[in-house]
This record gives sequence, C-alpha cells and structure tokens, in this order.
Amino acid sequence: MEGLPDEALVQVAAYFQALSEPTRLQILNLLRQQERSVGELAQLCGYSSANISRHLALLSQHGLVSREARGNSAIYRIADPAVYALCDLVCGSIARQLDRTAQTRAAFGTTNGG
Amino acid sequence: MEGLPDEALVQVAAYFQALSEPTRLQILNLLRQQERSVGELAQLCGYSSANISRHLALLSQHGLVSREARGNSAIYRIADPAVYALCDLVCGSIARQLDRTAQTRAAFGTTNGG
DNA sequence: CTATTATTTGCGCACTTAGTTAAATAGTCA
DNA sequence: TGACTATTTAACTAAGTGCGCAAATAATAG
Repeated sequence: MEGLPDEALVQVAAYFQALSEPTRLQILNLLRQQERSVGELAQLCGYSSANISRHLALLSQHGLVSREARGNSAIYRIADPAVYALCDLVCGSIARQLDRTAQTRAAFGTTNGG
Repeated sequence: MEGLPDEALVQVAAYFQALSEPTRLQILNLLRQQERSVGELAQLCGYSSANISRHLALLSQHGLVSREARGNSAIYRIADPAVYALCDLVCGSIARQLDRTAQTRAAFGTTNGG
C-alpha cells in the first residue's frame, strides 16, 4: 500500500471496519465450519435475527460472505477466505504483544496488570 | 482462529478497529517511509496535532507504532510490520471485488454505477 | 525563574453504530 | 386466498468516535 491515494485508504479502512466487531468475527468463525441460515447464526450468537441480518448484510457488502436464498431461508457462507489469513496475522501480532507484556510484568516482579 | 474464545474475538476486533480509520492508515503509510514526529504527521495529514497525537496513542496501545522521546518531540515509528501484510491482503480482496463489480457492470452493459 | 515550542489531555459537538422491538417483505403450505 | 415461518427494514435508544479548541504537561533556551 505504498503510494495509495486517499480514496483507497478509505476503502481499506472500511474493509477493516467490517472486521472490527466481535459479533461479526463470531459469525465468520461459525461460518468457517459450515454454511448457516440467519436464524441459526442468531441463536448461536445469542442475538436477535434482525441484528444478525444486518451484520450479514454489511459483511456481504464487503464481499466477505455470500448469500443464497433457499426456501424461505437465507443461507450465508464465506466468500473471501482471505479473512482467515488476516485473522491469523492479527492473532500472531496480539500473541507477540501479550508475550512482551508478560515479560514486562516479570521484569517488575508483579503478577497482575495492576 | 478456529476455536477462539469470545474474549479473544474482542481483542482481534479491537486490533482491526485500530486499522479501520483512514487517518490512522495514512499515518502508518507515512511512517512506512521514515519515522516522524507528531507535528510532522499532523502537517502531512492536514489535521491538528491533538488529533494525530490521539491516533498515535491508540496505535501505540495496540503495538502498531512505538514512541521515542527526543528533545521535546515525540518520534513515532512502525512497531508491527505485520500491518503491511494485512493491508496487502485487504488490497487484494478489494481489487478482486472491484474486478467482479466491473464484470457485473459489463454484463449489464452499463458504464457507471448508477 | 520566564519564554518558547511540542505533545498530551479535558471538554463539547456532530455523527456513527450495535442493539432492541415492531412492522414490512418474501416464501411455503393448505 | 389465508396462515405460518424466515428474513429484512424502520424507528428508536444508548454508547462510542473523530474532530477542534483550549488548558495542562514536558523539554529546551535564555
């Protein structure tokens, strides 16, 4: 992303924003196992179908999931596998930071974050 | 991120949120070239130093940038190079989606998004 | 110490967003 | 047609966020 124009930064930011919500990450996590209907995801996440439906619409806007009408249900599945590579990278960064935090705590001889 | 607990999803979401803002991406983009002071970044971004300072504090919280006091200035630099791999992945996903959009437009014989 | 410069923080404002409930829409079955 | 189920959308509330301005803090120079 060396010399990206400002317009592109807005697009990239919007993509990251789609991933910046725990409920949406949970949805993507559930869809990793298998495709699911809105109602199933709502029950598994513990939120209303209306709420999950909107989250799915947003994920769909950004090409992260795809929708298939089946009967009177809507089945969603992962459309962009890159999301898992992204999460793996982030998990790695967080793990490294947690390690540094642990080392810092150890250096100060404390056992909790205070 | 197969079987991550909900707590971890919150952490990952927070990391993505740090990247979900155009101004913060612009800062990271500028720091790619070289380390910079708050004032320099503020001028290059066209925002107040107060604003940029807060963005930098947030990026620092998540281990994305690191701070070094030099004289009465604060010099920031990239601390987590993974951010560029993340952006590259996102750019790739966006490019693929734009390609699909272009193909869709072509299939309908239109020349703009209407 | 005072003056100057750089950064950070407190506060208020405009705007966005995740969640709810209720209404609207869409599909199935009799 | 109507009853029933699933999904989407509308209206609303509560909480969060980006920004500027101004005050507070920190470092340097005289």
